[in-house]
Amino acid sequence: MPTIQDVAKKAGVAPMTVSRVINNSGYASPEARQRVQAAVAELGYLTNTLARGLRIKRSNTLALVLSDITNPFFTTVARGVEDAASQAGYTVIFGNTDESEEKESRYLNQILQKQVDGILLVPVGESDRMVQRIRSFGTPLVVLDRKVPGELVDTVRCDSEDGAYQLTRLLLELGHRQLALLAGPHGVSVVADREAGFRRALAEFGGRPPMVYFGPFTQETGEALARTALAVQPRPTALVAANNFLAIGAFKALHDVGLEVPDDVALVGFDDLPVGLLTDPFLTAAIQPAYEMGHRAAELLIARLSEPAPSQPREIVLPVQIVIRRSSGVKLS
Amino acid sequence: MPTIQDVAKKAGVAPMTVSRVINNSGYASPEARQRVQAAVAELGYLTNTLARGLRIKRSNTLALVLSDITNPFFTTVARGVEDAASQAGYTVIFGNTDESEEKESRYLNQILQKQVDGILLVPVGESDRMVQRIRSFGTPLVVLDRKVPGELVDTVRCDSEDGAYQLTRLLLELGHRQLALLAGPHGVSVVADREAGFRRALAEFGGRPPMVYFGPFTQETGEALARTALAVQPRPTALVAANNFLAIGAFKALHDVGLEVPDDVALVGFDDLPVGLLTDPFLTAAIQPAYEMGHRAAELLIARLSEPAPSQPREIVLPVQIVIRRSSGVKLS
DNA sequence: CTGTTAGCGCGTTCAG
DNA sequence: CTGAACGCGCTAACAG
Repeated sequence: MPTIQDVAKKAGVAPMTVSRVINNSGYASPEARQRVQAAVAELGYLTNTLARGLRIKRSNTLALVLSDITNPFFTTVARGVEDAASQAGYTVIFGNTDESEEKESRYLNQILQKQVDGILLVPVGESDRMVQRIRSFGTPLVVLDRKVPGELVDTVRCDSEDGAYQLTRLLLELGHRQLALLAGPHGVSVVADREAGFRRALAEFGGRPPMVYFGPFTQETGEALARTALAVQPRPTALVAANNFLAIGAFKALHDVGLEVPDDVALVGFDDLPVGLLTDPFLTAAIQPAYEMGHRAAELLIARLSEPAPSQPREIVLPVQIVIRRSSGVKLS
Repeated sequence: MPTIQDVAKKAGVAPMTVSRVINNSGYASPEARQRVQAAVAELGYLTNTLARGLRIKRSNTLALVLSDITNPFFTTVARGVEDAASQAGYTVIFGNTDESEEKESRYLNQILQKQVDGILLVPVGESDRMVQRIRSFGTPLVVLDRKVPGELVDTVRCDSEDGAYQLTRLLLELGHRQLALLAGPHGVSVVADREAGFRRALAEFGGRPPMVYFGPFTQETGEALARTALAVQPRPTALVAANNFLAIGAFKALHDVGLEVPDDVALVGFDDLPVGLLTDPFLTAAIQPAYEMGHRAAELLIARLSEPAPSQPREIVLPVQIVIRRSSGVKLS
């Protein structure tokens, strides 16, 4: 691989001149420019960004740490991040935590060592340890999707509370009074928010004490929790799933038990499959703008990078969109 | 951010000793070790991998360039890559080409500049220009999912020809004689392979000249191609879609035209939705082992990195699995 | 407009 | 077993 020195030699100028031409910084006579560009082309020279990064202390790299890229929601977030980053000349490295604090911590160390310019993080736990660590290292951070307790930090997330509220309200307005929430894992802020929205709607309508079930965001859990919920007497007439996997598990459980959706039990959920992969959209859901979330977060992070002094942390809360489909039992025209 | 010098000063040793302790290279007296480790912990020191990379000429970074991470197939591939990479201590940067040669080329340049240790590429076009360029730069490369014409290069892909052959054969054995293939875009090797498998099965059974339609791997295209195919007389009794998006588009078209699957027209396809996101698996399909593909490819690449001399290129062809479900019209017990 | 000097943080080399 | 000198490839700061 040719270096800047090789180019300089071939062009008969100093390395510094080559640098100036390449980066369009400072002056260079048209003819020097010519010769440098010719030499660059001839040698197929590419600047070594490791060396440059060491010197200028910027790697033009962002890191994206999320729980599992395989979850369509996060896939779409990742795509949004990548688009925004690449447009601004940044490259992104990604890692999956699988909701494990240990993996999260390993990744973050690796990433800090790589001198990334900024980090996009979907934090695992309730603690702000990692956020503190990143901050002490001085690397700009945007928290994605979740809230971090007691920390003032840039955050981009969706309005989970409102989503759950609207879904629940929809069911209540349809006449349901016995509802159950399949909430997700303890210790994740979106779960707490969705529970809060659920309870708020219920409180407004008075009615029975709410039933709430917790467990990991998996299909198996959805199935198990739904079975548990359906065993209660009087049986719930509607289920709210706080996540797409939980919703699908719940649907399976209902199907297996011989209950029809929505005639016997109504079902609503969060998120969805990627557009275009559904032959027959069925689930009434609060759809989060995943792509926009990733895109906005990356934009915010990139904006931070060129701020001289760190300014006030921002919290961007994106609205969710309630999409009404058959599973809720609403009459569709 | 503390440097190795800060640690050295605090520990009362030379930077070199710190380096030796950190990297477990060379000797260091137990007590020096102690002091260094204490200083490292106290300062929260992390080694600057840019500087190290510049020196040792390795970045411990892999690049993954694919068409669109949003496609569940590639999402899963990416997860396989990431798992293998992270286990071996590598970090991965990714980029989407959207099947555009220009984006592909931009990314690859960016990536080469970053001095990645190796590249995993789902190549866009039929040309081997990019492969040549990467090779001339000396960065190890593994081609994923597709073949590159006339190039000897490490490749990990699935047996598309066989998958299409088996799907087609299944339909023929069910008695179908009027088949159409929704093939995908020209210039992608998997499309050519699937067409070849389709034709091979047809040739074995004699029968009508095959109908083959081309277009991008999108749902809209699937819909349009299916409509075109269904307009032909005599009307095809079975459709083979070379991709999940095409299959879904075809299904929509059939539905809209009022044809039942599989009673009026049978439908088979490639790939699927992620496991766990299907409430009601329906499509008979040739499932590619996406995760394994990514994992194996990354492993192969990593193995190459520690080979002293580049050895014979390998081509790993993974078998596809035919999953028979209702859409084919096979009697299921 | 251009070249020289110096140093980013680290690891290799070679003396102690 | 440990340290000093040097250089990886690049650019900021300063001459000229």
